[in-house]
Amino acid sequence: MNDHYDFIATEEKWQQHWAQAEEFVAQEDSSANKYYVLEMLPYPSGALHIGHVRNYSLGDSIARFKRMQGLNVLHPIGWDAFGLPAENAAIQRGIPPGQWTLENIATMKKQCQSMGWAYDWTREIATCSPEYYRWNQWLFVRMYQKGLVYQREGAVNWCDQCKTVLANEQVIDGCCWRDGSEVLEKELEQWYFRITEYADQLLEDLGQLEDWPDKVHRMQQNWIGKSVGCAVSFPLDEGEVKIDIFTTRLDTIYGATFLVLAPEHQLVKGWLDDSDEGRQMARFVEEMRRQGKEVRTAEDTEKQGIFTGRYATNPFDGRAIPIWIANFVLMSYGTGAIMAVPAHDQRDFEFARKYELPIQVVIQPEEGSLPPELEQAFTEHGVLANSDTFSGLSSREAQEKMVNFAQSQGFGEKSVTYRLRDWSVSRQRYWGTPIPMIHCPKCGVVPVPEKDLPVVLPKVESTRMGQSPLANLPEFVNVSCPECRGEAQRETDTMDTFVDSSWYFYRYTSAQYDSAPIRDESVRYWFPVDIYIGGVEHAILHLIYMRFFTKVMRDLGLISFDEPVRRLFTQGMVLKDGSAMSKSRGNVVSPDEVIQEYGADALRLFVLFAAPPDRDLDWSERGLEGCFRFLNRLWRILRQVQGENDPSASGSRELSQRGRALRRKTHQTIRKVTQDLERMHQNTAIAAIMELLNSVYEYSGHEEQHEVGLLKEVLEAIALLLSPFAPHFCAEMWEILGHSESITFTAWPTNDPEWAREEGISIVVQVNGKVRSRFSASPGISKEQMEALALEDEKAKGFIEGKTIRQVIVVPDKLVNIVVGKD
RNA sequence: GCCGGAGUGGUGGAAUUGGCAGACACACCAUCUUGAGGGGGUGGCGCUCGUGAGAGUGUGCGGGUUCGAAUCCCGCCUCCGGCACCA
Repeated sequence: MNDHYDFIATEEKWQQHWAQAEEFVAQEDSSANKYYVLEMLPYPSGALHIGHVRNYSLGDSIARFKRMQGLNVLHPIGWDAFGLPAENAAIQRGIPPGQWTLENIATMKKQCQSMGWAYDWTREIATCSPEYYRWNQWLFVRMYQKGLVYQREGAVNWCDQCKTVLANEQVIDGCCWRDGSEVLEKELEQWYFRITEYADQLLEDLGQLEDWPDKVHRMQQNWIGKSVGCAVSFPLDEGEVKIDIFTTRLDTIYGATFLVLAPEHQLVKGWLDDSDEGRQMARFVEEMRRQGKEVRTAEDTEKQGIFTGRYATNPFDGRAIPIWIANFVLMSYGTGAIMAVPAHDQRDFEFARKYELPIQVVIQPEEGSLPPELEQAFTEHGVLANSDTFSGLSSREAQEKMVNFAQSQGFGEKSVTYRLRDWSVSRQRYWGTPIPMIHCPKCGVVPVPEKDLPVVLPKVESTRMGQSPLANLPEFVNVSCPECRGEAQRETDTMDTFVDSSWYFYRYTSAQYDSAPIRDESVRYWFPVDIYIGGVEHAILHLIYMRFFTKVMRDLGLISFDEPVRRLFTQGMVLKDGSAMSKSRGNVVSPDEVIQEYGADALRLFVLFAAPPDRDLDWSERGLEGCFRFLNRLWRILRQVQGENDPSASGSRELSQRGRALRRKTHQTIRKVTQDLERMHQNTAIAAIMELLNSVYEYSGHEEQHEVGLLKEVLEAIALLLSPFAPHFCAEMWEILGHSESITFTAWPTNDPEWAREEGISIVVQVNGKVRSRFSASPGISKEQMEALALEDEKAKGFIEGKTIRQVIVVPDKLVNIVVGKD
């Protein structure tokens, strides 16, 4: 008899078995209910880290669980294979990015297999393959034709480390999301996706996402940043020109004592002439530009401005007010121009004080009135004053009436502004999807015809930093215009890799389909994704892009629903010694080494057991050992039971007292593990199985004559319940217990409510809310009986004696609380 | 500034609905097994007082609601996250 569990041989054995039997290959089957488990696809950086292990072990536990429950499970994986690290590695090591990427994929695929994750490898995708990115290009062209893609010159986020442009979502606290270096502002011509067109839908449809964490809802709401107000035009004194502003406080417009433009405002450019004022303004604008976005937008940055020498008219009262330029007005929000109401806006107030501009109170609080000399702006709603016919109205009423008035007079209307900006998608880098556009001197921008897709990324000798290598390949760049056949040039920018990951989960449903990005029936069958698991760091990157793409694909007629993911689960990070694992900190744990020493099952158990999945997890070698010991403990009892013969092997015999208790515990555990898996509490599910094993040991330690039939029954339940977490071990265990069919498709155990119910329950006796005693009773005991038994209880009596019983609270099957007076 | 989350033993964490606080595990202690190491078995383990039975106390702090609060309400403290000169 083999006393030691040989995890190395066992894990290899079952991994081979699973691969050969193709147990995880999913087939569409209209007679079966489907379940689509998705995890965020990894970037092939070189090796799996423990964060991946946690993410994919979580998903795997659900995939295996659902499969055993009889659902037709789709559990795919792929590689987010384009991106900058491949280029950097290529430069450092002198190997092509493609080679580096494919080698990494091979390594990491092996690691995935050695973890025993139940993936359908027939659907594997790599976004860097032409068969995949061809459809990026196809979608890009379709979006262009629908007016959802456009090219514009303007201020962009530039990362000088990465030598490329970044989308707003990729700038975190003014720094690059990838390398943390400071992001600069540059003027460049760029391709954009019109995500702002979908701002309202992206906000509205959050309502459909009931099973997404509130946190992600709020993050997306904040990011979209909808704000409702009005647009008002202020005519300039000179000429026909008007300045459009956006305000959420139209009720304060009689207090507007000046206008402020952003230094980058279009009008300002025309004013920077050779006059003294013009030159002064030019100097100021230049200075503000040099200040940089980070400094400019910091709240404590000193407000700086300059008078333009020009005036505009407040359309409500006809008064002329001066126009200023100042650093605190941003071109990237609203119209890049504001009406300044110093009495009722703190920023305007500070600015007015500094430059001695008038402060005009037009809102008084509901009760009392503001002092004549304000110390700070009064920013609350209130009652209007000094506002012509609107005086005396509440802010709310006034806003309604004033916008109607503005509308009737034609100088204003209701308006909505979003913080969300269009998604900048072109990148000045090599290792990405070529943008399928051609620049023709005659025809302008012409998309590559569908029949010519994919535009294959050509091989290059080197991808030296600071250059767009595609621009140096004449054979790539020079093409004939698809429309006029004249000489033309290809676009040399590539797409943001977030485009690749915005729709990959659709591709899994028909990964080899080659006449469209997706096959209709397959998407119909598998969608929506039932659960999507990944890190919360993607809450406003990938998770907003993916929702946007779904809506675009719907509007292109490819799919017919609004949201792709029913339930989102965001798992916590894996920390070591209190901080995130990173190469620079040198606290990285390698899954390979752990697998070598403890096996994949112990590792899987540990990452699922040590913390609730949605919280951060602290890596602990000791904790890992504990999980390893648990498996060995289970192995020993399994071997022991195998070696025993039941002297009275027959199911008809009555179980002993302890035997009944063990079977009861088993049914309770089945119930608990099932519930805990549904609610993503893998940690307590595993704890419950550990408890059950403890009960088995307790039973076998006490009972001289083991009911071997019962023990086998319990061990079978453990094998099934534990198999989503430790699949190799359980597959082996299942075989040892005499089953020839695979545990993968064995039905998930169900609990018998009769058995799951407690036989004798313990009733707590409280006196004044404090636990004083307990007695046992059978479930369903009447309230009267409970009360009587509690009052008879010897220990309780000691606390009641000599006191008046005021009240007795009885909670059926649980407790009796006797409330007594002081004496 | 706005919005949100968290705070429970020496440690990670349990406690689906207001009803036995500390499940499960780690660490530690005792003890058995072993030549030793390792491994394993059994028992103990919030804090204070007590030889003991037991008593008191206890879920960041201060109040409140309730027969009963880790859980609900109000006010604070600390840490973490999102947005932020956003008009």
